[in-house]
Amino acid sequence: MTQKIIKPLRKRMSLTAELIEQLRSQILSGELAPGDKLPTEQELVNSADVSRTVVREAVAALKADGLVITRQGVGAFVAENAGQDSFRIRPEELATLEEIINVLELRMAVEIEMAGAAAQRRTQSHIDDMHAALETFDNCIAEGVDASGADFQLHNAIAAAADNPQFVRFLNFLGSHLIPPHDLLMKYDIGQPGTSESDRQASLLQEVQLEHKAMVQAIEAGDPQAARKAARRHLANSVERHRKAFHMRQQLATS
Amino acid sequence: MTQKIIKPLRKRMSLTAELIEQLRSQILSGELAPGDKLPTEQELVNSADVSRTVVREAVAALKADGLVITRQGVGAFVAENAGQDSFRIRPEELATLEEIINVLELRMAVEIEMAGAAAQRRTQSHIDDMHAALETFDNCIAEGVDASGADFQLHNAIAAAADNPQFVRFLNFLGSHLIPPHDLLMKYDIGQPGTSESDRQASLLQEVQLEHKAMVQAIEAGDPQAARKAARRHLANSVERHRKAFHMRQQLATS
DNA sequence: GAAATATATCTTGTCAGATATATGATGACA
DNA sequence: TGTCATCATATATCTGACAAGATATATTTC
Repeated sequence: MTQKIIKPLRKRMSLTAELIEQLRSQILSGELAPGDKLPTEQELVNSADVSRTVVREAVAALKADGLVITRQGVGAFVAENAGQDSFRIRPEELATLEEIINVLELRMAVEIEMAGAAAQRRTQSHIDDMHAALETFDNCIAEGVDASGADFQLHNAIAAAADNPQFVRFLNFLGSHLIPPHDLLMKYDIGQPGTSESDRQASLLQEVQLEHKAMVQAIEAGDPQAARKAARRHLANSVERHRKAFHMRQQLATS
Repeated sequence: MTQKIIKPLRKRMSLTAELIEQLRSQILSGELAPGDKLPTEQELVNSADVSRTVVREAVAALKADGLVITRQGVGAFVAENAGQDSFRIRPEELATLEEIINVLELRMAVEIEMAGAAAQRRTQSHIDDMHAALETFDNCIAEGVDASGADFQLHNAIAAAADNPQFVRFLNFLGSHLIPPHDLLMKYDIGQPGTSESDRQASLLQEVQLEHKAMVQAIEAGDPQAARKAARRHLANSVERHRKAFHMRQQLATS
């Protein structure tokens, strides 16, 4: 079962990608400050020992990223607000647990405030949706099937009640970069009914569901402060689950 | 004073930029769905009537944007999570007050949580920085000069204490898209000493400073809950100032 | 006939050389 | 001194070619 782990095998990036990476890091590190002139295409061709095509594609990519601007006949320059044009998280920036938790804190901040806003703006229709999601979650626990769908459903109902599309957009963005801890925890536990592992998992879900109900109750009552408090507790536990999942994954990778 | 406004004057974009624009809109509109294969370079060359250089640079830009991926010998494809790779706010999305407030709420969420984190993680050095910023702010009020620099200084000290670079990155990103209300309010009021306007402005700054001191006090005391509460009050007022500034700008624009 | 192998062909990746165009500096000239 | 033509330089674009990966097709081999 100790399957041979293939070595890192950093598959050779394309020349263009390599050049992009070099230039980007020089810009982000401040080695090339905003306003500085990049080497001319010819100089880059010589120093990187690649063709002009590669250089031009790399510069075009950085230009699309908003990191540099070019002026015909003059040269290429580091943009004044380099990198502030868009907020992005690169997968390679999520290598350590600390980095992941930093992003989770960001998500937590927004989710908490979203719960508060939902408490102030929810309509009856939103509340109905939340209750439906809670019920689905309950059923999933009882039947021992994956409940992440119901979790998502509840999340969406709250997001809709908050009535701020920027919240939704940002959380969707973050969500696409974070591995939901459910995926890791549930995959290995569900499907073994009767085992103590499965029982433990069920009770954990029960706990999660209690957190959910506290949130919905506060939102329904129109109490933003209580909603934020409930959301904070729920999310703090979620971070904890992420932490465990990360360690689990590390163990699997090194065993 | 009604300076002649120059007409749009659509400066001719580069061929590459035009091609990027076309492809991007086709992707974002869903005309080219995730997983779809883009036309081959040769087809693009023919249909757009440009050289392969232009096509390759355009594709390289989209690749950098995370909208497409290419596989040598196979083709270029629309990325699965096209557009979810980065979070960006286009200036044209901040036209109405409602849209601005949505973004401000996002910022508020992060700033509040950042204040809470700062209360948990601050060191003496951070506290010293905050006090220095407060003092500078006091001096600015006394001398009647622009205090936005001191405001920024305090903000940075808190951000540093929170010890989460993602907070800083995200707030910097948002900050570059939002016009600080100080700029609008102070510009027109400062510099007219003795007037009632100036007096009112000074008392407003005094109020702001009181909010600042409450935040720093809570952070210094290591009380996250109090820090968040103080930050919330401060930021809620800040949103209010934004609201006023927006109306002021609208008035100026239509007068 | 089926499987393994070789080939053809299509696509992207890279290279080299050339022309076109925008910009800034230089120097002639009034 | 100020204006303008000229020139050098750098990016923008075009063209043609070859390399390398991927896939379909033909060929060989058993």
